[in-house]
Amino acid sequence: MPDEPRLGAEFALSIFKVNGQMLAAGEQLARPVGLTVAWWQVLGAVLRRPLNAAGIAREMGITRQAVQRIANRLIDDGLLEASPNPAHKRSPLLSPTPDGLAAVQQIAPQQADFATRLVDAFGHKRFQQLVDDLAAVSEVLDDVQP
Amino acid sequence: MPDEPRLGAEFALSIFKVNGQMLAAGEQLARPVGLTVAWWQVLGAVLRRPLNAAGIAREMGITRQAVQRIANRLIDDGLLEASPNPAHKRSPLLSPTPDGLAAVQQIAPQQADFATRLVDAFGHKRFQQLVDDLAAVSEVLDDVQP
DNA sequence: CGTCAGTTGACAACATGCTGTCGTTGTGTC
DNA sequence: GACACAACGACAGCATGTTGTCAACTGACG
Repeated sequence: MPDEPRLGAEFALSIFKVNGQMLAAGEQLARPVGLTVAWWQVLGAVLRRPLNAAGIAREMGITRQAVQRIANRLIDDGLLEASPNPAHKRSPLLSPTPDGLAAVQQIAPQQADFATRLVDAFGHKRFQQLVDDLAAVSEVLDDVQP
Repeated sequence: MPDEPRLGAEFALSIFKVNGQMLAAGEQLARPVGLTVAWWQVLGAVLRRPLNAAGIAREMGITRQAVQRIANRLIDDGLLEASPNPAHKRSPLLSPTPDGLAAVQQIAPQQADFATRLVDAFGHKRFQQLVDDLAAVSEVLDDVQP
């Protein structure tokens, strides 16, 4: 018996559930340093090199407007810094301030601890396989969209 | 080398991405019949038997207020029907109207088609394994929360 | 029968995402 | 160099989720 529809629905519900659990875990990690998950992600995107808002959005896979609002908020709160962008007069390059950097770095040990406990509890090899399969299904989804 | 933190972050990003893709796919399926993904999920929760708003929320794993607002909207739109709840004077039992039922049933063929294409493209056995692993990681997450 | 804790829906405030529209700024082409 | 088009940020409106507070209802316990 095929039963692909049931399997597909089960997959969707599993993804929604795990997504919620990972978001909740992220909140727990980010809250102590005064960040939300979204703020953390935006700050994390500019750790290696400055980006403008649209660039952060591309990296995060969400719209630039969503990033824009968070970035403006982070600048107001002194966690993100805007420096002139030689390539675009109205689109400043964003980078963390010392405060922003400190916040992200404060999370790292807890994140590492959580990840280690999760991966070890699940089994390192099996977890790696799961991550690979998720990446693969994501690619398939790009082609199979209804 | 362990590198669990990197693997954990990769997992989180994969989950977020696939979650977004599945939501987008759901939108595509639900839009033609005038539903959103959230409406579809609420209607789907009361297909088998009537529930009050708090019961739907428990089943969906979100807060009852979120369900409440959607349910009120669905009642206004004539897709959901409130019948007196013998067990609670102010908490009516909700069930789909004929219109609501029709909308959900109209989605089913497209959903089945999409699921079949997704599962077949990924490999039935491998997909089943992925769904099982997601359920397992979800259980692990319940214990490992930071 | 009265009290009290838990459940439920209503309402409000907020965070995060989306879309659409606008004016400004870069860029490639003729 | 001029012009059409793409990219970018600002702004507005909407959907969905959260939390917190409140009043009404239920049920159990004394």
